[in-house]
Amino acid sequence: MRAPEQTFSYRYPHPAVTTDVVVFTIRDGRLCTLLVKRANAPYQGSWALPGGFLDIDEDLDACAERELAEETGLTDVYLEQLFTFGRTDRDPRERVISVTYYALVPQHALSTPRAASDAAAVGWFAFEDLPELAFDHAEIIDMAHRRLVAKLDYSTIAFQFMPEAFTLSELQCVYESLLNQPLDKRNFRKRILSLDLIEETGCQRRTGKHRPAREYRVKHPDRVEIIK
Amino acid sequence: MRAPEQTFSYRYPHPAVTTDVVVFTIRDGRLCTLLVKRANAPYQGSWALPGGFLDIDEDLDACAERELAEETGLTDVYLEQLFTFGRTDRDPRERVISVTYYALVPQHALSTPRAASDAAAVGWFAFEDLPELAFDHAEIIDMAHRRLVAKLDYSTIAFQFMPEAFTLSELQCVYESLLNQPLDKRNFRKRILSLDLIEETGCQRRTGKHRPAREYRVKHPDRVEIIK
DNA sequence: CCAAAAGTGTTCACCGTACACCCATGA
DNA sequence: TCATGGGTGTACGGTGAACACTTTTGG
Repeated sequence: MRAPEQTFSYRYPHPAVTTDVVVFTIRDGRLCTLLVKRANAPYQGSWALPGGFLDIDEDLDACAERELAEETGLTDVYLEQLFTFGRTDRDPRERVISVTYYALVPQHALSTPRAASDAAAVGWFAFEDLPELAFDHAEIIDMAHRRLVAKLDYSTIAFQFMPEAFTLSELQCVYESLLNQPLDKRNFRKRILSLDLIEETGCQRRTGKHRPAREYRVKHPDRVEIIK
Repeated sequence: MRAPEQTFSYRYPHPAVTTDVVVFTIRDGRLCTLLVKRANAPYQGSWALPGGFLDIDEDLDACAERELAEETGLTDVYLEQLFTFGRTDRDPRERVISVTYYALVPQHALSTPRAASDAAAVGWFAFEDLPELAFDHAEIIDMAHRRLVAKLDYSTIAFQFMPEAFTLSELQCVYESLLNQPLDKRNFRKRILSLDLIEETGCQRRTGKHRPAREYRVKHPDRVEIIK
């Protein structure tokens, strides 16, 4: 622990730097975002993105991962830098530059995230029904959403939402949630299979009183992001 | 001016924040980047991206614009945030987070950029033949280039390289420089005109001993970036 | 045998690509 | 008249979109 009276001096004023993370998942066919309830001022009691101040000897990505783990318990997520927000008045305490990230986690990766450290509570919120948010976090989520939808077109980012084994119907449901429109089943399957990225596991999924679905897995989990 | 002995103290260490800008243009059918020769340590005498420290009450975009104007004389350029680089060892002086931008300027916008402030010299360098660069600036330029080429596919960003009036051959030359491959003239013209973004000025361009070319202009300069 | 979701092919329109010749000008 | 870059149309193949019925299971 650092002695509370210690200070750090500079010849020129330095802004504070934080990372904030927009975590997306799909729950029950709805795009959801992970928010934490702020335990401290400012915006005490408001919902906000998980995130916090950069340690002076810590890489930006590491900071995002650490804050996410500390505040929500999430680890090993797909993480990508989004944008850096720096409006001079975005934090009432001091000048704060926020390097933002978005993360994608598989369905049901963490049904009940745990609150910790600066967070009084943690919860998933449907993207279509977000509460009032602290700081400029609504703007950040909006940009993350637009980036996510844009990347659906020219990347295979949607696979990041899938657990290890999944059915084509589940994958289609993810696409439909993100695009907010129904897709044709035959065309969807043809397109996905033509990517040659997934293979049958050989298992079947029995859910309900109907025909079981084939299970698929990603062929090369390390190379999922490559395909344009 | 700030009194030289004044200091600014914080309870936690704060990183410094800079902006750096990758300026692209097309000169003689070659993609070029604007670099400044560093007048001060570290990397004194090395070529580097124009950029510098963020003022504490200055927006990030404004900082990029200011540094660009101060060090190179360039103003009113197309500017877009690229990525934020923050490796802990990227600057030997102190921890520095660099919010990077890329800028596109029309051909011949500034034949002879002027050096000023921290820059001992300024010059255009062919992208294919860059000198050794300070800090992690080679990595930044590389990312800017990849972003630029990627955006050619799904945006009309290339128009940012054009002066107010231009010919289709000039525009094609820009695309060919960026893609580093020749394009079919008829297909190119068909594609560009079908965007319905440009119109004939009515003037002609006479260069050399051959048929004059029609001049075009962008119909709605404010809306160029919209088309997907 | 009924309800519910899984699974499967073909047709058509459009778009990107390939490709070769005439035109206008200055020297 | 010749050299130089400007300007033009068509044919083909591949890809994305529309579209309906059969299969398998549990109850």
